[in-house]
Amino acid sequence: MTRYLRQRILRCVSEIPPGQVATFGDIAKKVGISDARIVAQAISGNKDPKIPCHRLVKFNGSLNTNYSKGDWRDDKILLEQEGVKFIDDKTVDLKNFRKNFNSFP
DNA sequence: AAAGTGACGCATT
DNA sequence: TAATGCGCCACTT
Repeated sequence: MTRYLRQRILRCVSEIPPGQVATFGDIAKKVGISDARIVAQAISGNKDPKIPCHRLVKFNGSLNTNYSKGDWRDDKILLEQEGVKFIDDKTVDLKNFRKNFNSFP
């Protein structure tokens, strides 16, 4: 299950449509786990460019220091290009751009 | 097998 | 409003 779990997480992340964001916790719940850190670990060190890790933000919408790219600025630029609005320099407008994750299947 | 670790979440101080 | 502390679960060594 372990590797599948990671694959599942990565898949969920890749399913986040452009212009929307999701929190680690959302993804976690979506795949049926209760710990956001698992999600963080799953995407950490991932070298698949198809995974839009920049659409993952913290629970409050703040960007994190992106360990893959450098820092949150890169993510901010990407997100802004996709249409996501920021309410703060490093905080996305979760209220309006958070993806609706229905309960996991 | 056990201990250490983390790109978090959340309540409380 | 910002900062601190604890919990949580699977992964890595």
